[in-house]
Amino acid sequence: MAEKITPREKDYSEWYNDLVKEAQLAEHSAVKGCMVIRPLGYAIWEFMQADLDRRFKETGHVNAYFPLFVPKSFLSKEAAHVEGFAKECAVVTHYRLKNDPNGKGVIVDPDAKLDEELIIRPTSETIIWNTYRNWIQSYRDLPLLINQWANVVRWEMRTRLFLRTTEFLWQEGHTAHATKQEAEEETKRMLDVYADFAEKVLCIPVIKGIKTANERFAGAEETYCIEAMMQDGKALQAGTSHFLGQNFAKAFDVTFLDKTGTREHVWATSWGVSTRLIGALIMAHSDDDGLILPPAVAPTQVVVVPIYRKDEELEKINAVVHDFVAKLKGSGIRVKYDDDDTKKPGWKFAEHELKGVPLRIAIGPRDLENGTVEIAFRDTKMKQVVGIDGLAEKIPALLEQIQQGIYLKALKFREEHTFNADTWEEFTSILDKGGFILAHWDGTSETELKIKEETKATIRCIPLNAPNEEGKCIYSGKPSIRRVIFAKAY
RNA sequence: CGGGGUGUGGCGCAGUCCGGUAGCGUACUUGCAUGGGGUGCAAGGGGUCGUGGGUUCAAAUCCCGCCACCCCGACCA
Repeated sequence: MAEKITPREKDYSEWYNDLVKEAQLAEHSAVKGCMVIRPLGYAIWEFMQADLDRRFKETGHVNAYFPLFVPKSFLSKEAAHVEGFAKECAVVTHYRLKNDPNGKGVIVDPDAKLDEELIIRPTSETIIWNTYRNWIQSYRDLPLLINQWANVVRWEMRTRLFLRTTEFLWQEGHTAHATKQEAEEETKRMLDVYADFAEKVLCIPVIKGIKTANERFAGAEETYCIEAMMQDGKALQAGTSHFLGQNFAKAFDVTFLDKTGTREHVWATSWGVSTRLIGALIMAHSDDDGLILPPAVAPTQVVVVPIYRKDEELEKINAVVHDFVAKLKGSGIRVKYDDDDTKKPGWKFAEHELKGVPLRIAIGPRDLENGTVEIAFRDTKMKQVVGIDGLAEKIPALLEQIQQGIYLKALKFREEHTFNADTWEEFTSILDKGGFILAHWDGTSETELKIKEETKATIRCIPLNAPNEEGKCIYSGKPSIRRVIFAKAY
């Protein structure tokens, strides 16, 4: 049917590229590594934003906006931070163009060189902490709980639509606290917000955990993350929440007087999710016919397709459908009546499947006679003919059922592709098949790096819920107290 | 940065080896038929062949340079 999309079995990577393009989620732009997010892709992002924004506000945060540019000197104030980001920064050196004296368009005006270069933010810790210095004087100014919706630029060598683009959209929360404990609680609170959002809204089961030192955010003392499994068994980091300690407070001299009049450095967190989540959504659920969207983020949740030959038939269908659609809209459902006369029903069926509309309802002359409609579920491909009486009232429950079903399917997939490995042979043979591997690790960066070199697998996280268990490192044989999750990752 | 590939109507491609008036599919426009899984027939519009130079009577095609993008790898919250 959707022969435009390479089947997953044949080439998972090609399938993903084809799907993003054919479903019109995004496309490559004229700028290398940067994508154009098309209306369908952007609408999904808007639903994600709306839900996350509500959750941020419910947990006491407010939004603000900081500059796109960061003075170069700011970036180097925190040693680990600059080390981590320096290699992928876009730099603004001039502020003016002029006509080429040779008549070939415009050139950079050499007289317009900036005294200090500006970095296009790869993340905003530095500019934000420089600002916080002036906002924080007293313990009464804390906690400071701010989120920013923004774009950032990281000059990656290799890009993939949504998963890793040079410019991407995200939110970054930056909070300041009076105590270490409070900042640690905030870090975990936001991790929980992300995990709940991923599972309830995106239907993507995630594992909450802590990153190893190798994978830690540049400038963080501890990085918490949620890790998701894609349909090819590879891991995708879906969100991170960092406990930054006093690193940025010290780098930017952000201090406050506590109740006893003692000057202290404040404690920090930062946390973020990005348009990468759209990639996660696609790779977690979709199939060879196209996108499969959880109803919670589907721009169109229900589409109604009329089937008719003559105008009189269409009029009769219209009468029935208008009533039905009005009821759905009344209960807040995003429904579209696709009565476009220039497309055939078969074309529409394929199109709406490609675009991931969760529920499709077809109604034709046969249905008018019988008082029925055909209802088709995008996620399971199930179709059935049901009576139209009372159907509108049942739709919210059906959508909820789809939402649940998509989550459970993804959860089942993850469970079926998660294995314990106790020997190196087991470990490598499971890796070939793909999936998460729970294995013992001796806790050293050397071992982790060697495993990565030999197998390309990395430690995705040390799960928060990992039970204590005596064991021996899969690689070095040294003692270990719990299993960690290994996988190949995006 | 290494390896591979591609630049030709909106999109996808053929044509390049072997130089000779730019073609196919799709999309678009119009008409008629059709309509329960990407509809059929007919007509029509649309292209500086990535770019700069060279060879030639003649270049999408041959030669040299440049640019861009994609894929694989190294790299990467």
